[in-house]
Amino acid sequence: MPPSPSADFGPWTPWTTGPRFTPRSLAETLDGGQAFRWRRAADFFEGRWDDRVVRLRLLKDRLEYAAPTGVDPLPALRSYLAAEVDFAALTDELPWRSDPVLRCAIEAFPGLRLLRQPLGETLLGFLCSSTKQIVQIKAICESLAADLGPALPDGSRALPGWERLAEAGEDRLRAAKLGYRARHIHQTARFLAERPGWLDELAEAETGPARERLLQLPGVGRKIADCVLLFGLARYEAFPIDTWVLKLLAQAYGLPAWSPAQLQDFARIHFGPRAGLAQQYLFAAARAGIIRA
DNA sequence: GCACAGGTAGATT
DNA sequence: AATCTACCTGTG
Repeated sequence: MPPSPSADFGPWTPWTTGPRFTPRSLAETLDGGQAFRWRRAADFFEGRWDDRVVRLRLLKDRLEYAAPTGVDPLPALRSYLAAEVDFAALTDELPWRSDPVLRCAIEAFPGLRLLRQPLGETLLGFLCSSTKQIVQIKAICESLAADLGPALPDGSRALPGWERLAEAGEDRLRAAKLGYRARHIHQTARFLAERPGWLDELAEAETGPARERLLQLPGVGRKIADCVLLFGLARYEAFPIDTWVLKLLAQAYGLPAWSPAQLQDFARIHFGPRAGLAQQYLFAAARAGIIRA
């Protein structure tokens, strides 16, 4: 966890037109595994992305935000929370009427959203994620920021950019608790450092080609590619299949022994063009033990 | 001590 | 194309 340095934060500001959450769906959205740099304080969440430090809390089911003095975080916050996207409407387009498992998951997390995070940070976070628990991934991100990241207004540090990661040797990355992931990140950092604009071009590509390009990166397979597409590029058709979703599809949906490729087809056909949103509800419900997986 | 964790890549069958 | 296996390390 980041030490919460002595920062002067501005006053809490109500965001009256902001997204609606329940305590549970806010926690799940910010700290449920889409992003890895939120921490829970007594009665608020504190998160970091790009050069931002933002606090969020729920007061009578309305969102309030605060930021270091003199900073207006609202434009960045709107983008990060994809505030213009009507997730309730997208959720209603999912096949919950005919799918009791999905319906149960949706009812458990009303207000759940898909974040729109900076692309590079999303890639970095999920390159750290393989066979790690969320708390561990968060610890790795903190370690990377502490060792290599630029300072933020409150005295904490941002995640390092790819140029900085490319400069740092693989051994230095291993020191950040990365284990074998250090090699992947080192190689990906060098790949990206040699190709300025590569990530920007990726953002312009259609989802299929964008996925193919992500798969070129060392350490990026189908699951991580889909996480980057879903949480970094708002490609809601992307359906990451991790161990939770794999078990859930096998058990709750009665699809044991289906291959990942077959399950991808099932998800696309059954859940449709917003399959990634369904995945997030199901992932949340499975982890919470609401759906047996 | 040992299995397991939001996987991927390379080898083997 | 489906099935192993190594890869690091913290956690229970």
